[in-house]
Amino acid sequence: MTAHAREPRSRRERPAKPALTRAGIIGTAVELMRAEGLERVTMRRLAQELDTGPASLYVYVRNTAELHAAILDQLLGAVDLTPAQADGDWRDRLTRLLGSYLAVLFEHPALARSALVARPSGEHYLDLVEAVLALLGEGGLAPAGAAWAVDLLLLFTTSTAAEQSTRRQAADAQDEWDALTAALREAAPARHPHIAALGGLLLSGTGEARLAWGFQALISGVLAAPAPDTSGSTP
Amino acid sequence: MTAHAREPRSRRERPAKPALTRAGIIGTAVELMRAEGLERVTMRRLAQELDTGPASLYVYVRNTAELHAAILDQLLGAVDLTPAQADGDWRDRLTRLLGSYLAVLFEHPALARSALVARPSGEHYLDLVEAVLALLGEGGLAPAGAAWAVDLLLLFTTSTAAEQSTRRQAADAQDEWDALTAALREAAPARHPHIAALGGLLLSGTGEARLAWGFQALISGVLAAPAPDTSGSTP
DNA sequence: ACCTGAACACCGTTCAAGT
DNA sequence: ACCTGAACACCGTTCAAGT
Repeated sequence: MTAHAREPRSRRERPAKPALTRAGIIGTAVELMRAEGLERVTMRRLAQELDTGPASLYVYVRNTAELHAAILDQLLGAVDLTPAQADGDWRDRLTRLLGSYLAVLFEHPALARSALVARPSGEHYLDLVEAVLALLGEGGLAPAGAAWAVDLLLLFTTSTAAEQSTRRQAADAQDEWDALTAALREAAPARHPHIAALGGLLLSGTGEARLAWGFQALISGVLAAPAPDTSGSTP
Repeated sequence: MTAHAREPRSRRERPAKPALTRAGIIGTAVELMRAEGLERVTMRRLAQELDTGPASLYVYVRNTAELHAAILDQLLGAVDLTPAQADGDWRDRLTRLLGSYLAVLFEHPALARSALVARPSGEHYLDLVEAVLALLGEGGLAPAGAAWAVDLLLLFTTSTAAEQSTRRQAADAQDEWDALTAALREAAPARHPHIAALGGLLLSGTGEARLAWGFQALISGVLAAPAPDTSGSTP
C-alpha cells in the first residue's frame, strides 16, 4: 500500500477542496440557498456541501442565526440604493428604495423572518439605513425623528415580507391564511359586528396597493409625529 | 401471570389518562409552554406529556405551525379589550388596547414570531380585530381605511414583539443586537455620514417611548392616508 | 374513527483528540 | 490555530397495522 494509494478519493475526484474561510462559507451558503431554499441551509447540510463536518463551521460562524444574518447581508447588496441620489419627490424615492429592499426579501421569505430575530449588521444593511436616513433628512425630518422613523419603516417592510411571502411558499401557511379569511368572512354579526359589516373590504386590494398605502401612511405618520423623547436608551 | 398483572404500569400510577381531544391537547400545550417555553412545545415532547406517541396528535392538529397558532389564540383571551368600550380619547384607548396585545406577546416572544408566519384565526384574535375596528370607527376612519389600518396596526405590534422580546430571551439574539449597535456606533463618516452624524440618537429612547411614538405615528398616518383602492383582492 | 409503534430523514451543538 | 469524528440530545411527519 503506497502513500499514493492512501490519498483519499475525495481529494482526487473534486478539482480542489478550498480552504475554509468565512467568506467562502457564506458564499457557499448563498449558493445553496438559491438552489434549495433557506430551509436546507443547515450547519450539517452546508458542511456536507463544503466537504467537511459541521463542527468545522463553528470556527467561522457562531451559530445558525448568525449564518442566516450573514447570508441576508450578502443579499442586501442587490438593493437598489440609487433612489437616494436621484431627482424627484423624496417620498416617491423613499417608497422605491423600500420597495427594492422588499423585493429582495420577497425572493427569500425565510430570510425576512430571520431578519426579525437576528438583525443584520453588515455593510449592506448599513448602506440601506444610510440611504433611508438621507431621504428622511431631505424630507425635513429632524434628526431624532429620522432616527426612530428608519426603524419603523424598515421593521414594517421586513415584517410585511416575512408575513406575505411565506404564504406563497409554504403550503401549510396557506392553510392558515385560508382559515383566517374564512373566519373573517363568516364572522357572526352578533359578536363581531364591525368585521361582519366590513365584509370583503377587510381582504380587499392587491398586495401592491396595500403596500403602497402602508408606505404612504407610515411616511405621513412619521412626519406628523412629535419630536421623540430621546432620553434613556434601548436596553 | 394474571390479567391484573399485565395491566401496564402507567395506567396504574397516573390518576387517569384522559382521552385525547383538541381542547385538551391545546391546554396541555399551553401549560407546557408556560413551564418550559415554546421551544419545548414540539409534537414529540407534547405527546410525551400526554402519555402517547407523536403520531396520535396528528388526528387533532394539522402540524406544528397550526398548534402554535392555536396556543396563541388561547393566550389572546388575556388581552384587555375594555378600552374599546371605555370613555376617553379614542387614540389613547387604541394605544392601550394594542399595548395589552403587545404585553401578551411579550411574555412569549417565540409566539409572536409564529404569529407572523401562521396567522391566528381563532375567536380571541377576531375579538381583537373587532375591538380595533370599533375604535378606528369611533375615530372617524372610513370603512375601507379602517380595514387596511387594522392590518397595519396589528402587524406593527406583532413584529415589534417578535423583534424586541426575542432579544431578552435568546443569548444569541443579544449577540446580534450588540453587533448591530456596535456597527452603528462605529459607522465610518465617509461611507455612512448620516449614521455617523446621528450617533447615539439612533439607539436613543426606552423601548416604551419608542413604542408609544410608533403608535402615534401609525395612528396619525392611517388618518392622513387617502382612501385605499380596494379593487382587486389579496391573492 | 381513532390510536400507535416504528421508521425515515433529518436537526444544532459540543468536545476530546488530532494536525 | 484550525479541523474533525463521534456523540448527545433532540426534531417533524408518515404509514401500515391495530382496536
